[in-house]
Amino acid sequence: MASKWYPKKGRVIFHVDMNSFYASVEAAFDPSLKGKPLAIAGNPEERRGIIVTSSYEARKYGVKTTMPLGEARRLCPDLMVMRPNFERYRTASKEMFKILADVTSLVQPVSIDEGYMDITECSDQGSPPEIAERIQQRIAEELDLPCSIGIAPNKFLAKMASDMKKPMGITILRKRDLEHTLWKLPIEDMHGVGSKTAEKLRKIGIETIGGLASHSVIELKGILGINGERLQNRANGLDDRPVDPEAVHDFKSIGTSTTLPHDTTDEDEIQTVLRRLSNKVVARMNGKKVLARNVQLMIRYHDRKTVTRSRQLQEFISKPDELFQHSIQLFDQHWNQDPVRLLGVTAGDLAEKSEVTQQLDLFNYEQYAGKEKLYKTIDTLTEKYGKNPFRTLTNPDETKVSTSFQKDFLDDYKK
DNA sequence: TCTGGGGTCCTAGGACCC
DNA sequence: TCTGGGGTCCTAGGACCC
Repeated sequence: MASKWYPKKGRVIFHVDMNSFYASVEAAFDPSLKGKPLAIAGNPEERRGIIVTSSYEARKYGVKTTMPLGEARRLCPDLMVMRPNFERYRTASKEMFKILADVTSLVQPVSIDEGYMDITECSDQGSPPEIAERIQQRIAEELDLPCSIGIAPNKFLAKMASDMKKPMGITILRKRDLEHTLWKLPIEDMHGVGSKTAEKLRKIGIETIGGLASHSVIELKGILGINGERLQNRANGLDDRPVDPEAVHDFKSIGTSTTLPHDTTDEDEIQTVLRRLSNKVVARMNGKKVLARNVQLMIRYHDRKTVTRSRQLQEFISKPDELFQHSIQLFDQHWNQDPVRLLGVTAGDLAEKSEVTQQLDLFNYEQYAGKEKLYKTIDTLTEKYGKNPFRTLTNPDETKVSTSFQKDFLDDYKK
């Protein structure tokens, strides 16, 4: 039966963006900071002295994120500087998302201080601007924090809209507004266009988002690959990505890195740092109840040249020493003896602890089912999961399989 | 004044299999 | 007798975002 055409009901998407979040949280915590030029920055003694966030008062002086602290102080001699207090920011973030969750369960956090909401089905709570205003007021009254909200038919436009009025703005961006708002903006203002892409676009004569919107898609794909087409669609106000509240749960890697107080070639020192980083990563893996099957080591040298080296493992790992051993091996294999500025350890290819680890070997399965039936069952499960969940099983050299799939296997086998 | 730390996604080449 | 094409996995690096 031919599918009938129905007019597709437009979505209503919010992008809620906290204004200079860390600095605002500090000012909410200590109101005497209000109205003062404030910056959150790392410790310059440890070579971490860059601006993480600054208040609007500080921005007036030209203080910007990632600027070295020394430069910020020159621009703004009265600048007040605080170390980041992440626990505090996480707490404030949770409270903020609770307020959003009171409106709808369709909330997708994208970072500690911003998130998308799909309020298409919330018309019983008022018009979109009314809902936005209530959210903004609640966050201001209950948490003493400012935010901007973008209202649009999709994520991209909502994101661009929330950027248009700060602080404490509410901006509606409709398709019919694009020509007079979005398209006038310089190309580097577009979300997803960084300095490299902007440079490439300017080289082919594209200066504004409107220029991107009407450019030859063939040429865009030629210089930017698939991203060229995607950026052009966004520039034309097209973006069908759903607001996915679950997305926050399927993270793909957990890592930590640190700039050393001084460049070093001291292997004992390096070993100590890798041990500490491994411990930290595993602690966070435990917090999220995941195991890892990939380890990546990052080395940044004195000249800031950065290399990453990774290895895929045969088995999932879950212990600090396992992660440390792989890290130190990667280091020994790939270190070029130059002084090291930064080290990083990342655990990847994560899987939930509950779904992994119990050992059961291939021959066991063969005894259950016989070879023919075994492989047939694998095919069935491959279809079911979209990929072969028994990947390791089909290689006779590797005998570890996940417990959840064991259960599926046995269930299927009984049929 | 020299440039942090947490991530995601994409690309591209080589190995390997069918 | 040298030689196709598709697919997946692995690795390294780049770009981008907050």
